[in-house]
Amino acid sequence: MNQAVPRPLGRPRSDASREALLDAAYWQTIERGYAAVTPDSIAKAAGAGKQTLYRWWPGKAAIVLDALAQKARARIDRPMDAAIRAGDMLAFLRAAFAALTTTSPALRSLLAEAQGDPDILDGFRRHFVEPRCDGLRRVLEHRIISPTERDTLVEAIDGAIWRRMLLGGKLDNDFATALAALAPRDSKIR
Amino acid sequence: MNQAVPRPLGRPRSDASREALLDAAYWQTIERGYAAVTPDSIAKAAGAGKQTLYRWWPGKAAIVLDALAQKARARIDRPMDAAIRAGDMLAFLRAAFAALTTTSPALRSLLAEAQGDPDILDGFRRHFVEPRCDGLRRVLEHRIISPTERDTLVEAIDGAIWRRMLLGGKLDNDFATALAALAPRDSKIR
DNA sequence: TTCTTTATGAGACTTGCCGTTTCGAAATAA
DNA sequence: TTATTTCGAAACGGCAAGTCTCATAAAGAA
Repeated sequence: MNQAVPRPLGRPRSDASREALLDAAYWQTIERGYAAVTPDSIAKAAGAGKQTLYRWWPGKAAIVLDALAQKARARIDRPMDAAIRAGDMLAFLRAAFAALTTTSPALRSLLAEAQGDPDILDGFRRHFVEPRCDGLRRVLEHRIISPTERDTLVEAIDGAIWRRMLLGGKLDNDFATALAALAPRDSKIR
Repeated sequence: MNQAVPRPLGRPRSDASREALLDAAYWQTIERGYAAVTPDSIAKAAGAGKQTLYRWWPGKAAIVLDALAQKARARIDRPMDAAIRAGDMLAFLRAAFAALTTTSPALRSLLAEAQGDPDILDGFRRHFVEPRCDGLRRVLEHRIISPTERDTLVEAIDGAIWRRMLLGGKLDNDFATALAALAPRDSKIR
């Protein structure tokens, strides 16, 4: 086992460039918005060549998706974990909204872009949709509710959040409270 | 009163061309998808000049929005009205899903486009979001539920629908049933 | 009729971005 | 050293959005 992978011939690919590109993609997207970011501007800011960008990613949407996903993963989100363990829907939603304040505009544009590209849409679901849905499901874990009902409720709450992001509306405490009220009370109370 | 509006000088603008452009925009969007439609292709198909298109609408997104909205309004949707009067959520959702089967892909792309243009987003809300939400609200009118709770429920159900359209998932009878189950039962039953 | 005004259809033109290709230099293994 | 591959930089090609030009058509005014 553990067969040594023969290092391919020639100059090795630069991981430093890859990370510089990711970083530039992230900050430009956050600060100037997805539309204003171009592969050219990313490469320029990263001190890299455009060809290097296209060697690592198939296109602009892919690198921005990767950049946002990486930063989203780096975010610890302790409050969210705590809320999940406590089964506290309101706390979970508040933490989720807080995490969205910086990235929400970028996510909007990215989802828009994903509408025309199944691969991007897939990555988008994995990184920005499924995690929160998992969290919602786990928050609802100990409530009196059938699995299918719970899935529907998750889709409805998550859908309401995306709806406000895309169509307008604040992700504030009032909204969190209203959504939390959709879930059935805890088993002990009922 | 009824002061005669003085007709402006020169050749009058052609309403026939305007409608031909709207029609071409609609059919091309439905048949080939938003991305494949260009102002050029619309004008060509309408037998009109591109200049005429830009005289009536500020851009591609605007004319496609107008075209879809016009056809959506033309659709009578009797089943939806009947469901509203009966307060039958399941029937309403089924009718809504049926109405979406042809336009849903176009709406996806258009919403994507609207993310970068407040005017388009506004029109989108008025024509494609508010109507269904009004319907949902009226379906829930006679149920035991506070106005704010009802608004939240409407947002959740509508959000779940948009979520499936944008992120994937079928708008089928099972989904309609699941969503209908989110609403509280009729007052008589409770 | 004749003149003036404005819109029309057709198409050339400009701009801007995405992605590809080309180039010499650099980095690595043979 | 030599062969191979990536590197950064930049030129290039393609495509679509939106603007501009031009001869012509349709209306009112003279």
